[in-house]
Amino acid sequence: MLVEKAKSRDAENTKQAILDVAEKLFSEKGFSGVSVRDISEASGVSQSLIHHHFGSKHALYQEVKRRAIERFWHKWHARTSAITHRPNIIREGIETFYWFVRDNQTIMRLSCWACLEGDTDLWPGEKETMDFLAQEIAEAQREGILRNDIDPIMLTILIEAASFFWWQYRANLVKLFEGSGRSAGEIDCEYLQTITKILLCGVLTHQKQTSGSKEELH
Amino acid sequence: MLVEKAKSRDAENTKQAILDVAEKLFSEKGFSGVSVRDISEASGVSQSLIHHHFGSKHALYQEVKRRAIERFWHKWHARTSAITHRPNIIREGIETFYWFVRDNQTIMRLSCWACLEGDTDLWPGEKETMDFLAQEIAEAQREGILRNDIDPIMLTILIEAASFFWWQYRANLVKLFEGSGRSAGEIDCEYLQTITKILLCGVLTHQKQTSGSKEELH
DNA sequence: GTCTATATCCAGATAGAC
DNA sequence: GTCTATCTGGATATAGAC
Repeated sequence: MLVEKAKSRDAENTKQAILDVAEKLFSEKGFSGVSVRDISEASGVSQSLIHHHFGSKHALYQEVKRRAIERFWHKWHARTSAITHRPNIIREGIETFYWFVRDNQTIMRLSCWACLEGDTDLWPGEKETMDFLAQEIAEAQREGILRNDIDPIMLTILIEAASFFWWQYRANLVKLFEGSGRSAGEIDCEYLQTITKILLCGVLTHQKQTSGSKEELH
Repeated sequence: MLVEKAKSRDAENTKQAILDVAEKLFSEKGFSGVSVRDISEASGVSQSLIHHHFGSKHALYQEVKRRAIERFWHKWHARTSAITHRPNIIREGIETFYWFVRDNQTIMRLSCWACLEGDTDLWPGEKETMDFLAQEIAEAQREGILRNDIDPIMLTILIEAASFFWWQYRANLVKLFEGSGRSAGEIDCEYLQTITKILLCGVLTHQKQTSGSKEELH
């Protein structure tokens, strides 16, 4: 049998190399900010080979996003499996989500670009990611640990919002604490503690709350 | 004296027309997604005149952002002046911010693109916008209405996060409620009610909280 | 102050050799 | 499967007439 020249005539390898580089660049500069030439030069693969494998720049972009979401979902699933259960599900959910977002900036940025670009139809793993927390919350409500006049999905969104927003605008936000002598890392932790405290207990003083209350506030 | 040909030889008018069109397009597609030719065609002003007035595409972009932030700050200042004061500052602050973000999508998108593009040095009015709410919160803490173990700026960031995130990802988020028979507008209102409830009172049942408590949670 | 014409470069995509 | 060479259009920016 013939031995392959072993140069790099490995289509799958080449495709993955292209995808890795494309993911990095698209995440940094968005779709319009990156040219196929950029990807070609950064990956050492010729332009035409990129077109050969993916058809067009747009199709490559879609594949980058698809793959990233898939990886995200797998990582999230693995991480959340380790969460111990009630009664601390909320605290752990917030912490897990918060650090997970920090550790997955690439896909967070991809998702943000995609949102601005009007891409709303994708995210096969997005719903599942949300549902995992939402189901745990619903269970905690049934057990009476959490007030049951709150939609679990709404609460999940708020947790996601608190984490996403911080890491998205972190460079700007830490500037608001200039002069306080705290490092950015310390502020990260303090923000997490604060949102946990507020989500769990609220901000009002003298708050007396009954389980499953249905009274309107004020 | 000579009468101007009145054609459109009004530099200031022309510049504003260019800025208006550029703001709309940059907000929709981001810096790299818009060409000077696009702006030229949409505004009816020749490409070279755009360069004449602003020097470069990048300088035009900067001016668009500068002007938008300035307008945002003036509008926010006008709107918040109407806020009645304690004890409902948090509730009103959240509602004001929430609807304000909805009504200013253009600048929200500009700010989001700018963030992704790594633009962190601008935003002359941003700090002031935050500080307004933070100062009211601090005052409410002094009056004993709000627990005083929370940094006012942190709370302001969380309020901002809850609003920004919703309007930023709204098209995706409403899909999570498909099948519930609620319209998008109803979900908008319900989300606002939910975050208000949570921020004010927290999510735990059986919560007994003392004013200015310094106990650690769990 | 505003235009037309154009220079120069780079984009995405394809042809065809190996 | 991968490359070099190239097509065609569009990008930013400038020159110079009016």
